[in-house]
Order: sequence, then structure tokens, then C-alpha cells
Amino acid sequence: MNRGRPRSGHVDEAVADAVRALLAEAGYQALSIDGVAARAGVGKAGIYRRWRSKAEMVFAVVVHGPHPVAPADSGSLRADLSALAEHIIDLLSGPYARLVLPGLTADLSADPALAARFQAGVIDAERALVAEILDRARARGEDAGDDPAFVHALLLGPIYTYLFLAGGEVPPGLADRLASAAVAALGTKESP
Amino acid sequence: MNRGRPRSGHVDEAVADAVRALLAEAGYQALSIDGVAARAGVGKAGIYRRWRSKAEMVFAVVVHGPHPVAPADSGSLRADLSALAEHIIDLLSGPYARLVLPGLTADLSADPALAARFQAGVIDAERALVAEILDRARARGEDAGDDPAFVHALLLGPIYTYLFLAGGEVPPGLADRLASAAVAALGTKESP
Amino acid sequence: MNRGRPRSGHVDEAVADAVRALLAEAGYQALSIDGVAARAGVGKAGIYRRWRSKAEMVFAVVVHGPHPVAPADSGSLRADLSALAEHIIDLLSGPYARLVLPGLTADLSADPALAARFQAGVIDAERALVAEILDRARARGEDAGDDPAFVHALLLGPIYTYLFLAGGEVPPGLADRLASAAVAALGTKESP
Amino acid sequence: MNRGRPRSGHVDEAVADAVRALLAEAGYQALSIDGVAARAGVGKAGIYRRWRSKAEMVFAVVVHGPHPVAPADSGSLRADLSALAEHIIDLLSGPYARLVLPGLTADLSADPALAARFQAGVIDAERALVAEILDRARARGEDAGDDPAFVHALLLGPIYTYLFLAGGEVPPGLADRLASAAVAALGTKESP
DNA sequence: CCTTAAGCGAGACGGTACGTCGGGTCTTCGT
DNA sequence: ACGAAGACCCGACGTACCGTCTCGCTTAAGG
Repeated sequence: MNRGRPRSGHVDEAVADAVRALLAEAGYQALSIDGVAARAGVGKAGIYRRWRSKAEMVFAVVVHGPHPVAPADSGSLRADLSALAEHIIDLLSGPYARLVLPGLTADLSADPALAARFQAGVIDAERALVAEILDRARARGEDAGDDPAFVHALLLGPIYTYLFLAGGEVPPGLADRLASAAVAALGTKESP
Repeated sequence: MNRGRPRSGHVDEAVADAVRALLAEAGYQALSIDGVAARAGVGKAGIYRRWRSKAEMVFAVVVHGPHPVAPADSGSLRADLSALAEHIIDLLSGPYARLVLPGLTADLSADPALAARFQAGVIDAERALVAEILDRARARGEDAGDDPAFVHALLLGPIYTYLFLAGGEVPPGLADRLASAAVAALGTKESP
Repeated sequence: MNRGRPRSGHVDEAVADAVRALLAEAGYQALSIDGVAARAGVGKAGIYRRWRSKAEMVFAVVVHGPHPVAPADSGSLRADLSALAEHIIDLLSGPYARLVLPGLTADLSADPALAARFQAGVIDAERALVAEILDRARARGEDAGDDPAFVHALLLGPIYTYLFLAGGEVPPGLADRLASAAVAALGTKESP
Repeated sequence: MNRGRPRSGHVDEAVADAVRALLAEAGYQALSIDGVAARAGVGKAGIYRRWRSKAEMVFAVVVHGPHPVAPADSGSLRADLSALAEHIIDLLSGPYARLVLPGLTADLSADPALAARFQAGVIDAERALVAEILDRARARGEDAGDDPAFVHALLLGPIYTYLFLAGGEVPPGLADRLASAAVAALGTKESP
């Protein structure tokens, strides 16, 4: 049985609001636990009771999960992948992800436990979407390979590169071009 | 003419050694200017006189530039791209890049000036290599498209994804598969 | 009429035990309400229901009051005062008083209400003992002055000084010497 | 040779001012290092660089030492001791000592090193004054005993008792009465 | 007997202060 | 003028307690 005073949902809400507000104002690096606590009108202990680090907190608040985005079934592999790529572009250039992802990625590299949760909650979820799209294509008789992780990397990687390693903007038509590249790659023998 | 005592090369060496040692011991996030100064037996002022931030210092020391890697000319676009991909994999999974890149990427997103220098010094240099490879292919009569940046993103992005967003390891044969995908993409009309 | 569940004596016992144990282990300053509650297996509310502060709690537990030490009647003022001084020395150098008094005194200076209770429960009680001794002496025809508080200060003050302001140890024979000093002071005209 | 930037006297002054102001406003217990740093416009590190605790800081600032109060030589032991007692009363009921002493005494009991410094800097200094007075009296042919520490305790103890253990006020004429008591005690054989 | 008020252990709550660490700047002396 | 050294102000860190407040559960007295 659960003993003691139960945790208050109000804290979670207030922290989530404060995190989003402060991220928008100053970005991930400038976000501090002290600052969030003060802005949320919450004790620091209430935050540390829930999350062990800034990275965990932001991860929980911003990446918390609405990734159930069912992949559209347009009847063609290329169109499905293009839609998925467009979805990833939207996600990564969205209001918060853009501010959060580089810093969060850095923290992941120093916290294997959190990295595992990111892997499971975000990467694996997206790979599952790719797998579903490929399965459907295979059912239709299209050539769909057998490595959803590779196809996923072929979509996510270039998008991440444009956004966070190169200039910061995604070129127009990128989703289509990535989908075409992926389809072309699937229809190729890798060694001559 | 320069007056006063000239800068001592000894400082640069000592700092470079200290940065490498401390990176290996504790990683990028745990690296501090104080720590580097103490380890190098150097004053903090001597460091700030050279670089404006931790990110600049590490960037200068670790990514300092020896990227003159002439792209091998193997006579085939696919083989050239594969060699380049292999080179990128080696670079990114090298001893320091692996420890440094996620944190450095995060700092880039908060320091536009440094981001521009990273863009110019690393991204543009690699894009130029791709451009050279594509030019050679075109001269040979192969289909080479007109967007080296896209081809570069197609190589670097998935590698970065595997190393820093997903598990941390690059699957075997990745360089070949990426090169094949790029070549296939180039031989495709992007709109049906 | 008292309704509701009556207070459990078990709490008082458990708290008293915990306070004594923790005092012995770490002293007054390191004693915390959280610590006492945890050690006693008691809720913090149960403690705050009984006492308003750490000082009150410790005061109640350690100085709880059994000071009814009837002053021995030896037939001589000097001997009576010496016995009382010896008693005070024993009290103040006892196992807990020694750990508690300096900190408790400090808290008194910040809590007038508690100070008044300390004054009434400890100081006034001891002054009453002195008054009784002086009355007996006066009845015997000895010179006993008319200011028990002064005589009491003449006994308690030096003892406190030796124990808590100077080194920490009471010199041998102190009780006798203080009694002699007090008697001598009583037999003196204060202004020539 | 001393290397590095020397400590700034401005910090010492600012801290001393802030400590005095905050003591007057809220007392010793409510004084915090954070508060002093903020009020003084000084970093906490600057404080911790100088003193290891609140008690050390306050001790250094308030009790800093100028106790060179030469003992008046009035030609009589009783008058000298009375003057000294009056001086002690003034000291202890002075603006800061009153706020500081109880809390400081408490901290002494938890910090033997500081206790030793208090003993050496304050108690021993006052005992030396007593010793000097007694020496002068002995030179005059008066009976002066051989235990300055005892005489000192006979003066300081009752004063401390009145101020910090009993009500808080010193009764009028106390200095004279303590001096008389001390003189009387010196002229007495301690064992019947 | 059955309500019901108050007690109980537990522990979360908003806060404050702790002592430490790092950032980026400034100031000394010696080279 | 540069060098090492190190103090400067600032602000965040993660921890520990404070005193208060819910929880769900006894526990007895009063109706």
C-alpha cells in the first residue's frame, strides 16, 4: 500500500509550464533547476524527488511521449516514407525540440541510463514506425529490405545534420528527396 | 610591430595535452577551464587570452584541423563515396571526437559565432570533398546530381545517428551501404 | 471533555529515547527534528503536536524537571551552600546537560517564551533552594543577607564559566571555595 | 614570496559592516552566510576563503580582539576589581556581544579549535588582567590569593548568569558587590 | 453500537541555507 | 606585454532541515 502524502499533480504541471517558458526564453543550457523551481513556485526538493537531473526533467516534460503518430498509409512506400520524414522534420524543428535536442543529446552521452530511455522511448518508437511502413510495402509486393534501423537513420540523420550540424535550416523538398533516396537504396544490391 | 613578451608556445602545448588528458579521464561536460589551467600549470588568463570559451578551446585543440584528407580516387563514384564514409566513421568514432562531439554540438547551438566557424571549418570542408568526388564522377560520365550538401548529409547524418542518437555503435558495412544509397539516390528522378 | 484518540505515551517515550541517543551521538546542534522522528519511528506531526521547537523538545526531555533536590540541612550555611554548589556542578556536568546547555542557552535568547519557562523552571527553582538555605541560616542567627538571587549567581555563574566559557573542566574543590566566597560576601558591608 | 592577487581589504570591510548590520537587525541565529554575502555585495567564496564557519566569521568581526583595556590602578584591590567588573558588564551588554554571545558559546561547544581560540583570545586575556590586578595588590601588601582564574570566574560568571541565564538585566551595583565578594573570598581560609 | 474527532506513521509540500564548484574578470609580482 | 597565481563577484549545484500539509489508518470516548 502507498503510505505518506501522495505527490501533487500541481507540481508536475507547474514544473512543465516553467520548463517550457524558460526554454523558450533562454534555451536549454541556460535552464537551471533553481530557475525552474523559482518560476514554478515549487521547492527544489519537489523536483529532485521526481527527476535526478536537468536532462531527465526536460526529457520528461518536453519529450514526454505524444509520439503515437500513426504513420499514414498512402498506398506507396515512397509516399509513406516521405510523410514520415516530414513528420520528423516537424518534430525536430518544433518549438522546443530545436532548443532542447543538442543539449539533451550531450547529456545523454554522459548518462547511460537516460540514454537507454531515450533510445527506447524515441529512437525505437520511430524505428517501429519505419518497420510498419516497410511491412506494409512488403505486403504490397514492393522491395522493402530487412533493416528498418538503416532506413530510419537514412531519414533522421540528414535531417539532424541540416538542423544541428550545418546551418540550421532544412532545404525545401528534403522529405521527398530522403524518401526517394531510401526507396532507391532498398532497390539496390549493395555489393555488385 | 608586436611589443611586450611574445606568447609562449609552451602554453599551447601544455593546454592541448591537458585537454586531451582530461577529456579521456572525464569527458567533455566534466572538463573545466579551471581544471585545464591547473593540470597544464597555466594561468586561466592565458587560456582566456587565446579562446573565449571552453567550446572554442576544445574545438581548437581536438578538431584543430588536419582534415586535408585527400579523397582517394578509385575510379568509381560508389567506391569514392564509400571511402569517404569510412573516413567519416573513423573521424567520429575516434578517441576524442566521440567524447567531444555531443557536448560541442550543444555549445554550437548557443554560440552562433562558433557555429559558423564549425560550419566553415568542418562541414564545408567535408562538403568540398564530396563536391570533388562528384565532379570527378561527372567527368567520367556518371550521374552525380548537383547538390553535394545533400550527398554529404546522406553520409554524415546516418553515421551521427548511429553513434550519438541510437546505441553508440556503427553497424558493419555501413560505409558501403551509405555509398550505395547515395549513388542510387543520384540516379533517380525525385518527382514521379 | 476530551474527544478523539488520546495521545499515546509511546510517542513520548520513543522521542525521549531518540533525543538522548542522538544527543549522545552528535550533540545538540546536529540534532534535527527529522532525525529524531526517524530514529523514534514517529511522525514529525506527533512531535510538533507536543513541542513547538527543537529547544522545547530537548528542554522537556532532558531538563524535564526532577529538580526537587531537597537541600541538605547540615547545620551550617557554608556546608549547605557547598552541598548545593556540588549539586549544581553535578547537574551541569551530567551526561546530557553538558551537550545541551550551550545550544539551549542560545535558543533561549531567541525565544522569550521558552526563556521565561527556563527562568521559572530552572533558575527560580534553584534560587528558591538558595532562599531556603539562607532562611535556615538566618533562623540560626547567621548573617544571610537578603538577596538569594545574588548568592545563586555567585554559585552558578563561576561553574558555568569554567564548564562552558573556559576550558571545560571544573577545578577540584570548587564547590567549597564558592561556598566560602558566598559566606564571606554575606558577612561584608558592600559600601564602606 | 606571495604570489597571486592579494586579498582585498574591501571584502573584509564590507563583510564586517554587513555582519554588524544583520546582527543588529535579526540576531546571531538568523545571520546566514548567504545573507552576509548578499548584503556585503561579496561572493560566498570570498567569505569561505577567510573563515571556515559563521562562528569564525562573527568571532573575527565582533570579538576581533582589541581588549587591551588597561586595568585602572586605583590603589585598592576592591576598587580595581570593581572597575574590571564594570568593564566586563559593559562588554557583555554592549550592542553586539549581547546578540552574539549565547549563539557563539553554543558554536564553541561544537568546534574545539574555535573554542581554543576563544579561550586564548578572550578568557586568557581577561584572566591576565585579573592577575595583574592581584599582583599589584600583593605588592601593596594586600591578601590576593594565588588563583586569578578563580577570581575571574567570580566576576564573569555571575554577570553572564544575570545576562544570559536569568532575566537579562544586571542589577544595579553588581560590579561593587562582586568586587566585595571577591575580596572577601580572598581573605578567607577555604578549609575550616 | 456506531459515529466521530483526534491521534498515528509516513512522506510530500514550499522554502532557506548550506558548502562547493565553475565561469569569466581583474590584480598582483616576476620575467 | 606576457607569464603563473590566485582573489574577485556571480550563480548553480545537490543536500539537509524547517514547519506545514495531506494521506489512509487506528483508537477510544459520547451519543
